[in-house]
Amino acid sequence: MTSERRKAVNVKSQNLEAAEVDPRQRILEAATRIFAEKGREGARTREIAQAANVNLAMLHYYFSSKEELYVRVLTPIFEELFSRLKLAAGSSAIPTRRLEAVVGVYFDFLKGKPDLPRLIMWDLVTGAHAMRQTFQRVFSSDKEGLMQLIHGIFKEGQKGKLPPEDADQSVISMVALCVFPFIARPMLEIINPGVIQWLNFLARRQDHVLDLLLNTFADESKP
Amino acid sequence: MTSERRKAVNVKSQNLEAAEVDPRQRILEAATRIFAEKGREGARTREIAQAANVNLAMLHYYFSSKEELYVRVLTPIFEELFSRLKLAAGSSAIPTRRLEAVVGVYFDFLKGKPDLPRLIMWDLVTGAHAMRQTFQRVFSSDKEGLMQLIHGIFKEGQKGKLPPEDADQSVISMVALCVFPFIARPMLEIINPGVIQWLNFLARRQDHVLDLLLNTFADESKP
DNA sequence: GTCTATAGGTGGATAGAC
DNA sequence: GTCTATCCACCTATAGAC
Repeated sequence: MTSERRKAVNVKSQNLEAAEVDPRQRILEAATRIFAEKGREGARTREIAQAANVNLAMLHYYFSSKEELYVRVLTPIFEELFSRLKLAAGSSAIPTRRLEAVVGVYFDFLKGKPDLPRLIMWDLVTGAHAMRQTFQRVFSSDKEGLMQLIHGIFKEGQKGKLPPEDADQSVISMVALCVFPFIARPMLEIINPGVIQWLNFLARRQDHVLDLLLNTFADESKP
Repeated sequence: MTSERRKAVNVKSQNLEAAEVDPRQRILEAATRIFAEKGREGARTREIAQAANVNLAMLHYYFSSKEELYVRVLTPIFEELFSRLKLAAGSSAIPTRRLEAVVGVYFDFLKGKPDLPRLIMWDLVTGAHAMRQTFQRVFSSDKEGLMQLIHGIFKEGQKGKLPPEDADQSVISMVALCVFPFIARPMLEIINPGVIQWLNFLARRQDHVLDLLLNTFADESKP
């Protein structure tokens, strides 16, 4: 095949199904799935290549190393999560609504990207490098930090009911309550068979989390 | 060295420091540490052997495979945790006190065994096999299951304030709130520098978790 | 029981033709 | 850009002397 004929084929292939988009993208998608399943070390570059319908040499043509591939998978996901959280936490609504929005972002985002919870957990268990990196970038380019915004929701919502120090702890509790069901799903399926209807369970869970957190809000801050 | 002389040495060595207890024990301790740090796949048998002050062949003399070693590290820890939880949850005290006791077991146990949180997470991320196995053993040998006991704390404590279905969700929230800070410690150190004084932070955290959960209890159930 | 040496296999990465 | 074939490091597990 000449170089010119190949170019023509590549242009046409932009419009085909997922298995035929450009190799770089296919590799990223396969890697996301397999890194989520098996972690950075457990994932095999050969398996990723096969799932992406390229050979091992092609994978290394697009990504110099397994490590680079891993970073290119993780960082954009975290960046999008952080950016959505910031939008939800930074609105001008009352604290109750802002908390609803933030909890909603967590649940929707984790629901919509089935690989993300496991990617988060793998990153956590191997030192949280991707999170740290993304967070530092977000912080340095942005003085009105995400953390301050979320913190502010609780400080304002709990004013008069709980001392300001409790806002720190509440932020952690919120993250714990939102993220835990996703990362601990196998454990939940052991201790609670009802979890089997997953989306159903998540809807009830989201309500429960919100109720639990709003319990700590002062009555004045409630609509 | 004759067989008899060696026996004498071994008996004496029972009273020496950790580096000189019997090799089997040394291997288990080193494996616990290294499995916690690097996971089942990331851990290297050579490194475990070296940390236990034995060579690779000795490790395989005592444990037929890396997999067996992993199971022998994990299951006793989970069994002890479950047994302590059962003691705390199965007392005849009022629900508030039982909840205090259960939360206390989680925090004390996770504090006292620094490797446990990471072992839990590694087990979770690789399918929760050790948890599943231990849980099934606990359940089959024991009709008054641990889960029913913990569930009962919330059902009884929240009676008249929340519908019984909420007890399911509350159990999950409790586990999330207790376990999350330990497994997400690297993340917490990113978003909250105050976590650096770890034990200090945990004490405040334990109070906060208890307060948050007791918020859902009916007034009648409080002392 | 304890050691050295090595088998046997698989991993990430690359060379080099096309 | 894409492929096949291969390098070489390193892993678990074992053979076999002592």
